[in-house]
Amino acid sequence: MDQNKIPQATAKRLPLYYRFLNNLHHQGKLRVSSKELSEAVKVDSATIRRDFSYFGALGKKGYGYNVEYLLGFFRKTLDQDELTEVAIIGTGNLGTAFLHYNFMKNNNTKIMMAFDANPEKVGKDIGGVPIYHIDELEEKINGVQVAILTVPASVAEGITNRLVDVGISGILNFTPARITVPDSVRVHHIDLAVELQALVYFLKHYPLNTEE
Amino acid sequence: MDQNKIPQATAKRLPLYYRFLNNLHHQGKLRVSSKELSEAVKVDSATIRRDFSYFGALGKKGYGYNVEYLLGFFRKTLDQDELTEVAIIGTGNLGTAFLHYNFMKNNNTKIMMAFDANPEKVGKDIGGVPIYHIDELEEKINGVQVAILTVPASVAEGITNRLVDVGISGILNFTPARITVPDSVRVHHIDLAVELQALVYFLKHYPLNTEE
DNA sequence: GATAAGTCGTGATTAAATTCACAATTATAT
DNA sequence: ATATAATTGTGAATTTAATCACGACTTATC
Repeated sequence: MDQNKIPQATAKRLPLYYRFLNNLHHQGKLRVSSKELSEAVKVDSATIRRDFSYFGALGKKGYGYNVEYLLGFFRKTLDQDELTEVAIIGTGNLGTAFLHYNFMKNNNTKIMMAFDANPEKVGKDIGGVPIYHIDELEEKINGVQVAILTVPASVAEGITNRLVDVGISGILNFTPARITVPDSVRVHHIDLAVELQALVYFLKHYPLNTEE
Repeated sequence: MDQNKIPQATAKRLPLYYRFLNNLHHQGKLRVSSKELSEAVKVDSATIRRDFSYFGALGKKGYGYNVEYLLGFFRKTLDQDELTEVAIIGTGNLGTAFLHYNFMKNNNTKIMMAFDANPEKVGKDIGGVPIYHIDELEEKINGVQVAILTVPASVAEGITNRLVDVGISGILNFTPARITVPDSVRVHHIDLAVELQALVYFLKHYPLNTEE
């Protein structure tokens, strides 16, 4: 709650580290070096050491990092034990993909409910998550802190306003609309079309080594 | 093909600018200032001016930017007229979401085909895109430059190797696996679980203004 | 033990991106 | 015409992130 000194770039990599440490732990590995981890997560080893160092001296010189210790440390740091409740708004293919994704494996987040405007979907549940009608948003969403917005762009702004009014803390916005929220709400945009176009642009303008 | 001087951060924002300029054009707007655009795309206005300036002096002082001119310029710059062929690997919910997304509206990319291991899906088509069996990958994928990888993590590495062998240029990887490719292939990772966890981490550790 | 090999943590450096701030120019109003 | 307001383009400053490079320490080997 106080670690405001951790760079944002580092914070974004933490969940990635956490997942790979989990993998290593399941594989029975006891120790890992920044070099090994670097190859697995595709992040420079000096960057990994720097990232870890913001949390203190977690490793041992000449040895590396103890997987179990590091994992336990990150579990605490990423608040793995404190649950964040999530709602999916819009159960099209993208929303449904989230519902099937088993987030609880590595995460401190739980998808509690989903909303949709289609009466045929309402009342059913997907992967154990109940689907309510979007009209019931205000009534049902109590306690949810994060919304994953997977609705058509045309209704994104209206639903965002309702989420804000109901006191949501964060929104993961998958719609192409750039939604407007008060400063008290954090929004991360993931724009699939932009990601694809950006990749294409890089391919055309930033040639890579062609010898293998 | 030669504009290697454009910062990567700028390149990533270009598709976003392009889409919003398109919106403005459809709304009949003739001019736009960096300030207006800033509010729409949520990027600082000085950053927008700086981004545009890499392409020369596109605006007029005291006036702003001519929407039609700017749009035409970006169309050329983003190679809107030169088509990049795309394949979807894995037609689960996420892959299907892409198939339904009408990329052709703003884009220079076309989804030509999809692959899946499930015989029930093979032979059908979704949104006009044919679905082939994954065993036919090598035979069918000719001419495709970009693959969108939406398969289970367990098969990600194997399929990646086949894509590399077949000469793919870019991969948009939605699996949690950090795939390994030769330097000649560009990979962008979009890791949905990491995005969600990072948002949660920011909410807990980087408090926002709570007064509205 | 003594020596060699491995690895961290970090000061210093470099690179990349953002933001400030203002002269120059254009548009608009009177 | 003239004055006022708007807005760009960019040099300079700042901020943020990545990388280099090495001393200090640990482990493994003989």
